Amino acid sequence: MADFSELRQPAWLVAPRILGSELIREIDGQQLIGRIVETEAYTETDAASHSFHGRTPRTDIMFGREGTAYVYFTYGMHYCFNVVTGEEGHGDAVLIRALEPLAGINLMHEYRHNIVSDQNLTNGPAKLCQALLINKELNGHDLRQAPLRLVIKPALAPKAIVQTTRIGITRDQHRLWRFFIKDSPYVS
DNA sequence: CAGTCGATGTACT
DNA sequence: GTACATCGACTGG
Repeated sequence: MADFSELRQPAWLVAPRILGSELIREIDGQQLIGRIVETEAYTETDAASHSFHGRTPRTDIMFGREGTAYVYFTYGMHYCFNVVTGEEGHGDAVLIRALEPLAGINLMHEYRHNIVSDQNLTNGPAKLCQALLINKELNGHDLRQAPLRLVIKPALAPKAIVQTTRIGITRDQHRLWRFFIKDSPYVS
């Protein structure tokens, strides 16, 4: 059983912690693997977070058990994937914004309709969902199990991590809750 | 290059 | 109605 105890803390601590960890998607016996290179933290006291307005049918998953997937649909056509963190009852999640493709790259290209280069395959929250076939069916999925697993790797050195403001939000812009691996060519 | 903008489901005012 | 944790096509320089 995977040890997800480190996810049982606030999103802003987990977000930098899971940089370098791997996401494994299994489809028809094939594995698509990506290394997490960019994340953002969201929590319930944060006006930019879906959980800010409390527990609703949509955000219920965010308040649930750590290590489950929160997948939401946005802009009429895109999905975004988050890892739920924190104690149960806390609306915390980490948005996965970019991956470095490690395995199953040919399939990722296929799911992305062969329109982009390796660099643009998974460097954005909606792009990586397309590449790994992540959609609302995986909302609430336990990331300890197939067909979508999170494999937590040792923490990276702080000096390898860059911290900035989050992308695409208009509220609570002062928080420095976007984290990415310095020098990675695969960040968004 | 950079800047603008259409697509289009869902939650919320 | 309006905004939205986005992307990619299109424009002009």
